[in-house]
Amino acid sequence: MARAHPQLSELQLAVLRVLWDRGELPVSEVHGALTKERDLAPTTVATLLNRLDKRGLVRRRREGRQYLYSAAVAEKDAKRSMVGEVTDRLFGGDVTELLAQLLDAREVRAGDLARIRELIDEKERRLDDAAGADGTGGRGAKE
Amino acid sequence: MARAHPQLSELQLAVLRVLWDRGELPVSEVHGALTKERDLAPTTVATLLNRLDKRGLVRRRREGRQYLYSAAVAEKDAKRSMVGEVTDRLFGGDVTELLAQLLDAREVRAGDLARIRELIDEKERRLDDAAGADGTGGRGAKE
DNA sequence: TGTGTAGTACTACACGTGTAGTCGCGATGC
DNA sequence: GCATCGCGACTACACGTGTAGTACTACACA
Repeated sequence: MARAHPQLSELQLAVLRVLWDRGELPVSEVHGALTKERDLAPTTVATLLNRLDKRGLVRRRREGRQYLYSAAVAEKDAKRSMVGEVTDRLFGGDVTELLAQLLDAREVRAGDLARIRELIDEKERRLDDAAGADGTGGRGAKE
Repeated sequence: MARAHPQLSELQLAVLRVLWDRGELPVSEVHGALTKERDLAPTTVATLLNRLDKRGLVRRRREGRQYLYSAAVAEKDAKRSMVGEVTDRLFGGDVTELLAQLLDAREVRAGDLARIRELIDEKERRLDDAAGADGTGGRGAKE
C-alpha cells in the first residue's frame, strides 16, 4: 500500500499539510489556515476536501452538523511516494542521481553537508545492523 | 530563467527524455522511441510535441516536409526545477529533509552510500574553493 | 499526371483540477 | 413560528492533459 498518490498537486498538498499539522478539522478551519497563503472561497476548500475524501486521501467524521476532516494518508507515506515518483521519473529510480542533482543545484551549505553526513552514517549503521541480524538485506521489511 | 516548467507530467517528461537522449528528431522517431514503453498513436505524439512546442519546452525546425523537434530546455534545468519544486512543496525547501526521506525510505545500499559520500566530499571541495577563491559562488557559470 | 502515402494540422472528447455559485437543511434569534 | 444564518451538497465552468480521428498537403512512383 501507500501507492496510488500519484503526484498530488500543490493545492492538495497544502490541504493535507494543514491536516497533518493540526489534526481533525472542520472545513472552516482548513479554509482559515489555507487562506493565509492563498485566497480561496470556503466552498472551494469544501470541494477540495470532498474530492480528497472520495479519493481516500482524507477521512471525515460527522460532528453535529459539520464534518471533521483528517488526513487518511500518513505524511511520511505521501512524501515517500511522491519522492519515489520523482526519483523514478527523473532519475530512473537512482537515488544517487537525485542526490547529485541536489548537491549540484540547490543551495547547500557546509552545515548541511555535516548534517547529511550524519544521516548517512546513521543509515549505514542501520544497514549493518540489518545485515548482521538476519542477512536478508534489511530493507523492504515494512509495506 | 529556467523556471516555469511547473512539474511536467510523466508523459511530457518521456517525450523530453527521448529528445534529450537523441537530439533532433521527427515525430515518427519520437513516436518509435516512446512506443517501446507506451502504446500511443503517432498523432498523439504529434499533438504532444505540438503542445510542448507552444509552451516553449521543445523547439522545431522544418526539414523538407517534416519537422525536427528538439528539446528547448536543458535536461539539467528541467530536473533542477522539478526537484526544486518538490523540495519546496514537500520539505519547505529544506534539502536535508528530502535527503533524510530518501535515506529513510528508498532502497539505498552500502555502495550507494559510498558514492554519496564521494559526492558530498566533492561538493565540500567546491564550496571551499569558492569561498577561498573569490567568494562569488564558483558554480553556475554555465547555462 | 494521377494516386497512394507520409506527415502535419485541426478538432474532439473525457478526465482531473482549480475555482466558486447556488440550493437546501437544520439551528438560532426575535 | 418565521426569518436568518452557517454549513455541506450539488452543479458548473475553464483549463491542461491524455488520447486519437480526420482532413489537408506535398512527394514519389506507376
